[in-house]
Amino acid sequence: MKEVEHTQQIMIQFSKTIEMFGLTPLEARLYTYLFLSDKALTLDEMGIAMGKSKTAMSTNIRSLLDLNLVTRVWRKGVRKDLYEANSQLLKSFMNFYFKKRADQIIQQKEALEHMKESIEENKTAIEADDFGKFTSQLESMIDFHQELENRYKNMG
Amino acid sequence: MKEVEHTQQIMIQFSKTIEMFGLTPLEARLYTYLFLSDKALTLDEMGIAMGKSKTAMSTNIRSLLDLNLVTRVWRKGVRKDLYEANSQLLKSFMNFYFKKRADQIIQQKEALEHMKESIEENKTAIEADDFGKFTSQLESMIDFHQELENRYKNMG
DNA sequence: TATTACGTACAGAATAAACTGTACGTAAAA
DNA sequence: TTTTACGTACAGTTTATTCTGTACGTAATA
Repeated sequence: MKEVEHTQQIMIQFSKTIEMFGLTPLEARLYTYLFLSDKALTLDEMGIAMGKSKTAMSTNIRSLLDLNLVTRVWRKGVRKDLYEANSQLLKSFMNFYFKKRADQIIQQKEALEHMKESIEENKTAIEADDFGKFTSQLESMIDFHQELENRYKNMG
Repeated sequence: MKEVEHTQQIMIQFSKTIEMFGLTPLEARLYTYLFLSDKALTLDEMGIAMGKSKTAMSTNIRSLLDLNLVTRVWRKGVRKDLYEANSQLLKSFMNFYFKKRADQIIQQKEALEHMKESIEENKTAIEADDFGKFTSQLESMIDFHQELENRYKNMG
């Protein structure tokens, strides 16, 4: 197996992993390519490597920047923008993925808890039995969120 | 707030959570609706509730069945297929999501480890320095997979 | 200051995903 | 056996996403 083939295989495999975290295929390939590269790259270089337009590079790099997976780099005498992948993989993905998920879970748990309270306030106005099963399902949902929250918090 | 509005709110919130696990919006709404319902439902009933065609229900229910989130139920004298949501939320999602992810991570870790070995075998044939940075990135990737694997295993 | 080169906004084209309605095989009911 | 009702395969349509090329504002160079 030649070096190029190795690189291609690594690109494919690692991109697959990264897609698991909600990146689009191109974002994933791009990030992987930057991560493997030992130097910061320009939009044009990436475009050639990915076989995509410069515009596509621009928008995809912006996504990666927003997720803090990529950093813009300055180098003396170079006019073009240069980008490199953040090297601390675990830390980066913790921040953009797991923390974000934990937050979202908490937020939704709170929304459901709020619903539960609101329902209990109005309880007297309605046949109690109609709500038996219903509120029990709501409680299951809240429990579920709580357990997810615990688990995501443990990931950090 | 009326009961119907409560139900709608819960549907919306819980569906959002479930979409986080890679279900499409319709799959998520459908699952939530089944979970809230106290009885098993037919394709027609779901179609009306979701405002979608029966065909759409059929394909989406099949997805949920494949993920073991939903069970087909038999009831005496009822000709139509009946479906209900599996009630143990955490268990269901562990099985279809976290376990599956852990497996995928392991698989990709192994692919990368295999690459690393293959590269080391051919090492002598190539300038050693060219590979310095490159293999170090590969090692980071493998470490990353290992840490993810540990974390996902801890979730169970 | 004038010119060149850069990144990106934007409109439209290509591609992919979701959804519908018809049509058909199959099993229950008559 | 004949008829009816069910779920789904499939083709085509609608909707959403991704991608490209042009055009423009802006900043570096001369």
